Amino acid sequence: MTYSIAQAAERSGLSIDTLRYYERIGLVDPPARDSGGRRTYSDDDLGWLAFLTRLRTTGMPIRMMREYAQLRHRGAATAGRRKQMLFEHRASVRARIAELQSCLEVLDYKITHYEQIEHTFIEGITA
Amino acid sequence: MTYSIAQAAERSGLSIDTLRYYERIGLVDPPARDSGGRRTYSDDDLGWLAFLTRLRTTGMPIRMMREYAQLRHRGAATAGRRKQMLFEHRASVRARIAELQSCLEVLDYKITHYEQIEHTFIEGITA
DNA sequence: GTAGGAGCTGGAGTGCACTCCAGGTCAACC
DNA sequence: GGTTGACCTGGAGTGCACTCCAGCTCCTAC
Repeated sequence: MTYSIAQAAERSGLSIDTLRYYERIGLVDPPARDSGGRRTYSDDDLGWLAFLTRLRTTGMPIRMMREYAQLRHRGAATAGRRKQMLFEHRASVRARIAELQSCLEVLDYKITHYEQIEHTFIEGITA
Repeated sequence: MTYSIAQAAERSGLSIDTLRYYERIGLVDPPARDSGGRRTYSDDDLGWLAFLTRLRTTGMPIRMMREYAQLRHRGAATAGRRKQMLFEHRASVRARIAELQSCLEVLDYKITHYEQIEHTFIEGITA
């Protein structure tokens, strides 16, 4: 099964421009081309794009994704290095989640605080 | 208690340049000045900065923080609007956490996958 | 055979959030 | 009274990750 760039964009959630941009900067291998010179993405290509978007969602910078892509390109010998990268990245994602959760507590507190103000305000009116 | 810009930077975790930048764009009110024209931050100023950095950490864009700052400036009458903003923002932070957690699962899976490759590799060598 | 639509290229432009700089002031210490 | 160091201003520059554009080529459908 192959996909046009528009289909690849739709399935990956990236824009057509972003797909070409990722190719330019070496994040994805140049896909095959049809007889007219148009890109045809394979299922493998889409799988890689799906993984990339996960890394992106978790805040991995492009230069690190590129490093990962280059290691991947060099084959099984680099599996250890890649695993190490994911391992470290996972730790940073966990830290990020913890950070967000701690901020959530502050938000909860603030929102509660506003509710108290509202109650006071209403009491002030009805009193 | 008042603080120089360097002290405010240290306590807020923002850079001196960022403090001045935030002031320029209306995120923070211009602090008091000493006799020499230097900024002197109050505890209240630092409290607001601490809250701002929470909002920033949770990914609130500056234009939204500015909107919040402007509402805050207009006093108690805008408390409802502000609470609503925080409420919506909290929802987006929760969604973001959920998104990260779902990506974590993918990372876990990938890392496990690499561990399997390593085991296979070792077996391949020792076999 | 031509009009329309998808895709192509190289390169320029955008938005965000800072970050840096030159050239100056001011207070304090030696 | 001169040097040092912190701070001041307005404005320019940076890095990231796209996003847009002009001008072109193909294929398809009428």
